[in-house]
Amino acid sequence: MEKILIIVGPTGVGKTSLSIQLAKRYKTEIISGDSMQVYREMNIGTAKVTKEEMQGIKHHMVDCYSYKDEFNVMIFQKEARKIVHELNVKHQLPIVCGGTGLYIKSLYYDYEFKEEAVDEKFAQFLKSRSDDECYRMLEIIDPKSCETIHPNNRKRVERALMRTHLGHKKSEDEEKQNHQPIYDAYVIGLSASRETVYERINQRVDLMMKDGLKEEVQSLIHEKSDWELQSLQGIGYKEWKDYFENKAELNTTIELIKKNSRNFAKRQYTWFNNQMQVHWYNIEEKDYLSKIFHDIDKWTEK
RNA sequence: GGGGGGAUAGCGAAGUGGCUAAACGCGGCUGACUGUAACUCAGUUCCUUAACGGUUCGGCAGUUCGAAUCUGCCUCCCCCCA
Repeated sequence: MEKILIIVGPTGVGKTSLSIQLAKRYKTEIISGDSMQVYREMNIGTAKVTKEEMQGIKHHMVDCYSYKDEFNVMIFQKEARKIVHELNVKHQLPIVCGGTGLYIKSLYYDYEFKEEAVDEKFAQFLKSRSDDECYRMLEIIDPKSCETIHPNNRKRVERALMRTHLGHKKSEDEEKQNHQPIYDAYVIGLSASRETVYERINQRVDLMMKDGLKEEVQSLIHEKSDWELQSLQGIGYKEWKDYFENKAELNTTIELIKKNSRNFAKRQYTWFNNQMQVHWYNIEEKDYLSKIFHDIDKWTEK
């Protein structure tokens, strides 16, 4: 099995800085596992690594798409796996670093996505139906998938319906998979007390404001419909809509960004704690770095 | 000094005799997650329990079979007039 080193954790605990230290130490490259840093035009709000921070370390899956482009897990999985393979061929340890749980799991586990064409007509049809109607359809078409999808979760219900419509039923696809990692991976989770994480998040948002977050968001919006872009649904961006439409105060907007970031950090913990096997290291402990180095060395030797 | 209004769970706010441990919102906590995932969705939130139970609606004393809801006094806050 090919090796990969994975770094996960909630926003703002210092994944980026650790990844660069490790990349230097192991003379290798970094693959970002982040759904927002792929967008070229979005820097401040995504807390993207700067050129200086990179210290010459090559970063993949960063700045590779325009914020107007479509991007999704399947694209991520395909491109990231290709890079993982290339690095392994060169005997370099790929370092995947990021906070997008699904992306990282889909890379690491045997998730299989199928090429599919969009069916606008069917999508429109689904939109015209009520939540109830959609769920009842799913109960008939793919009852098994209902076990993991709540009736109120309209987006997931629609997607499951679309999958059967396109000929690959969600439940059947997943039954064919082993739900096992396909790499020999060591997963590092960076953690800190809730209090510390929240404090760091709050400070980071203040810093983003100083760095010109408001101006960055403004530069992305050219017409009203731009607010609908997937990239603009990121935290630090979507919250500005009301502000620019004179429906919210600046301070309220900033507080909302902080709150959404905190809530997101919690969701990340939930994902990494329950979806993946993670070795956690608390950044509040003095020797956490040497512990990490030690554990990785032990793992690479075997 | 005179007149009026108000005090409800972490916060905001309903409730004005029994169906109320108390609607709803916010915040918090926990969780789900296979193509929008920084998305979307769910549960929980006085204390305690496996269940039961216990203590509440500013404080004290009453009325009543029964009070967050009625009465009296007290404390604090807000508004208006002087």
